[in-house]
Amino acid sequence: MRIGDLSRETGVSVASIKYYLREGLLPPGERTSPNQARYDEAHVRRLRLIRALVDVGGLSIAGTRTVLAAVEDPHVSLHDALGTAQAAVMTRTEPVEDDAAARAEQAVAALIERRGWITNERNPGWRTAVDVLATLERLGGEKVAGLLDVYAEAMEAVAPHEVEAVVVDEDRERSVERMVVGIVLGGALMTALRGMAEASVSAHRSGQAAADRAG
Amino acid sequence: MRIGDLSRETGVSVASIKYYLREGLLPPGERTSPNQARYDEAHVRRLRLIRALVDVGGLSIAGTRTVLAAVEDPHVSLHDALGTAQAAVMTRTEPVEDDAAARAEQAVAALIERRGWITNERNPGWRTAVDVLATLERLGGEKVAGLLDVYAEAMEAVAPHEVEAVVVDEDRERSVERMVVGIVLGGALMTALRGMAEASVSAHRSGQAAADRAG
DNA sequence: CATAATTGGAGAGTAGAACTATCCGTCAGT
DNA sequence: ACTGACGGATAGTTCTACTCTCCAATTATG
Repeated sequence: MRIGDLSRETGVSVASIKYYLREGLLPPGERTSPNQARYDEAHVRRLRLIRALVDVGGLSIAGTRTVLAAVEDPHVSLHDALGTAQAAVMTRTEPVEDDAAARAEQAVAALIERRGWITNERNPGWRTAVDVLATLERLGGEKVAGLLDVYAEAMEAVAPHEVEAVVVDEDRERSVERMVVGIVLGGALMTALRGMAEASVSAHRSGQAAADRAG
Repeated sequence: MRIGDLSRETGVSVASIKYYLREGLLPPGERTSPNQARYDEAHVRRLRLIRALVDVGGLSIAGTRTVLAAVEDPHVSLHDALGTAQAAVMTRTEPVEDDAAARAEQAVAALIERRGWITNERNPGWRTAVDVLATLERLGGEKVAGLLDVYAEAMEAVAPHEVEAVVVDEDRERSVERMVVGIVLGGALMTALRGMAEASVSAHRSGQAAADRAG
């Protein structure tokens, strides 16, 4: 399989494939001569994975590279790769040090304590949660911050199933790959369903309001 | 309050404020003379809102503009603004027409039917959900697609509280603003908590595995 | 087997996003 | 009166994610 076939198979332009090769997202093909290379099914799968993470998951090329490096590195455990994938889907901001941030930090620590979660401030979610809560306080959106436990409970319900879905019966690389897909696309799916669920509730209420007005 | 004060108050550079004014994210100040303007607290709040949506929520400037236009337009209902905010947080892709897409479409329709949700294919979540499911099938990640109902249930648990949190006792613009913040930052918060919840479950399992090995 | 098309690799070029810098003619504070 | 913003407009910058162009070496084709 040469680069043109790879392109035809996946719908990704030859130029883009070359770009991904250069950027190290796609491993080089097996050289058949000093300036000729052959690609295989693994490259097709990898290319599809890249497109999924970038197009559907919204990851950057740099983020995708980091995640794929974790997929490939046999020294990276499933648990560590989980953190890498999570970090890739979260928006990073340089932290501010103020009262709101301090209170947010407290709130997150209290939540984790209350929930009995085994995690710490090195988890990418920790910093993000603190940032979001601090921002909410600065904006005066305490109402949403009050939903902290509602969100936590919902995520507690989801997490075991997600982790369960990544069975470790195949080889490590496949498992990590599956997990990465689960984290990134699962998040996108959840956001989509959240949108519909909220629209549904909102529609119910609008309908109710209309009924109230009519009645 | 002049532009320099606005900058000092919010920590946003004068150049960026001018940029936001140009891009229509920030309404122009009240002119006090042909080339002098005055800004007020509303501008400070708006600027903080912009930074929150962009930095913490990860919205683009274009997406932020669309959302803010909905906030400002008195003809846009709370329910419609909800859709606008949701659309802004979801990754858009040009849809592919294949078997996987057709099956995904079916799966989403069935889910909505099963759940009794009041929503339709015009909801931004619909297309996103179909895209994600189709992508998952193409990647062979059926396991995650099997979590569809788990995700749906979790979002059903969250949605009423989120909608509830946006009380409509204040003026419309404030309500819409609150809702936008809720959708965008609430989503970021949920992702962060999901990360910690999963890490916790994964740590439990690693611990269990270690215990198994030891015992 | 001559020749046309492809390939791999490197480098430069491009488009869009989000600023940032520079001017310049006012205008406000001292 | 003069120094330092201010507003407005235009141009320039940086970063990202490609895309284009070359070119010598292969590979496919009539």
